[in-house]
Amino acid sequence: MTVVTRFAPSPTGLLHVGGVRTALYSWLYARRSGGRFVLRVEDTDQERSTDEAVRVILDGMAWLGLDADEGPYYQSQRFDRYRAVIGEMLAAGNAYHCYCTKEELDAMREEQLARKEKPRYTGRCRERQDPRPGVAPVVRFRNPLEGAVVVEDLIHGPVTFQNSELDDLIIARSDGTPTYNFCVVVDDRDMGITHVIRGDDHLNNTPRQMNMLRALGAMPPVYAHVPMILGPDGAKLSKRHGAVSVLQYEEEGYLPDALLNYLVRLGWSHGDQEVFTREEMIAAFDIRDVNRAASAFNPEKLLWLNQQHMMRSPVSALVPHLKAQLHRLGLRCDDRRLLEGVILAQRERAKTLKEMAQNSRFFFTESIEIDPKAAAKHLAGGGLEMLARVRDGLATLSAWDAPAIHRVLNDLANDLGVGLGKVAQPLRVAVTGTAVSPPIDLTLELLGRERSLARIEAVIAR
RNA sequence: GUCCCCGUCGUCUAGAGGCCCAGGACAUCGCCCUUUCACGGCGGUAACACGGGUUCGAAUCCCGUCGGGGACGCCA
Repeated sequence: MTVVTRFAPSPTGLLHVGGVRTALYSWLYARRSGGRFVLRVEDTDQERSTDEAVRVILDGMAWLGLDADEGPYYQSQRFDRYRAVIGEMLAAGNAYHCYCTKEELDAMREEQLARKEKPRYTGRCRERQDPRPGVAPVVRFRNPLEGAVVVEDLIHGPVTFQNSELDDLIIARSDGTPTYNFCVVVDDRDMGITHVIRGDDHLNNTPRQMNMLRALGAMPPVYAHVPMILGPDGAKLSKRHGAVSVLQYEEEGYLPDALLNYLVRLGWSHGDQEVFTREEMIAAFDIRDVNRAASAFNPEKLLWLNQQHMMRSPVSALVPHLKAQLHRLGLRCDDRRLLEGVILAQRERAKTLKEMAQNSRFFFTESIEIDPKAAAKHLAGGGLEMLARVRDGLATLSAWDAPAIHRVLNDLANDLGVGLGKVAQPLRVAVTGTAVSPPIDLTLELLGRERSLARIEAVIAR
């Protein structure tokens, strides 16, 4: 049997890391088993669904590279199908019209709550034969009264629900539109979904969905309910933490593979391995190994992983990312050799591509500013004199490359009987404007002879 | 309130009765490397929620307590 998984977000909010992780797990499971991955947009609530949210989801999935084999399907375009199935269920007696008004339902709920009972529909229209004039009815599913439903969850193991705990849920509103739990059931069956991997919060919906599937004569799929993701403080994920659109991670300079790597390890592990390529994830992932407990989002580890991925990535793959980040800073560069050189020099000193771009400004602009603190520390008290000697030495160089530059600086330090730092720091401040940069010989090489010497002169002359 | 889920270092996790006075990773602290900053290397601090069982032996099995979360909608 071919495995078919799906990711079924509702476009009512942002695509955040929690959603991304369930999408990732579904995607991995399909890829791992050579199955298909379906994308389905659950937009039955016309009130709250927006085109903007749909776009964010699609863009986010594209950025992450979680490609779907089918879809996106839109539930809003399948209303005819839902209506037809509701008709079938009504005809078969698996569903019935309910004429209770919202007011009556609310009153019922309050009474039950007051009696400290679980609020649920009493089923009073279950056997009703005649319509109630003036009330547009909803359609309810006739849930079995007795027995139990056992969800054989891949992550949680068997979970038992008594049918007596379940009530007759509404599958069609009084305006005729179908509701979530019902659409999921019809779609999962129509689309041949074999494995439903979704958030923990849906575990309670599962027995109802299984009952409906069975009423429809279908075999329920296999379920796997993954735990939710908490904020860094252990509280529910909110705007304050990572409940932002995944696209924001792109802006912040994260690599999609790093985010995916972080998320796959949240609630899952494979020996002591921390860094995974996409291929390694696919090869090692098994939904059965996913943890049952919720886990907290840790931005610091994400940062670390991002750097690990930057350091392991082919340099050429990073070029477009760096260019994009430079563009955000109002800088542009099309010199591929320079860009690659900067990446090579900077990636072990930056956690994100954004940080890399910020730290590399001086490579891409002529208007460098000298940091006053760095100047005070390295250009005062003999710093300028040292700089003049450095300039004299460098000016004689015919071949402008790191080894040659290093030789000049090294010889100077030896002649003067000082550490290399004494020579390098004033120079570093002069050409980069700060006290921190990649190795000075490399920095000078990348900057080029003209620019390096000009910056040194400018500092001496100021 | 009722039902369901969950509970190992600050965080992510390993652990499926003896290999565990609990291993790895991030963070943190110290040392080393070093022209700055990093990267890297070495080492340290740090956890089985609690209480009862079962067993020769429990982080691992059972029961309870406490704590956290979810569901209970003509939302998804």
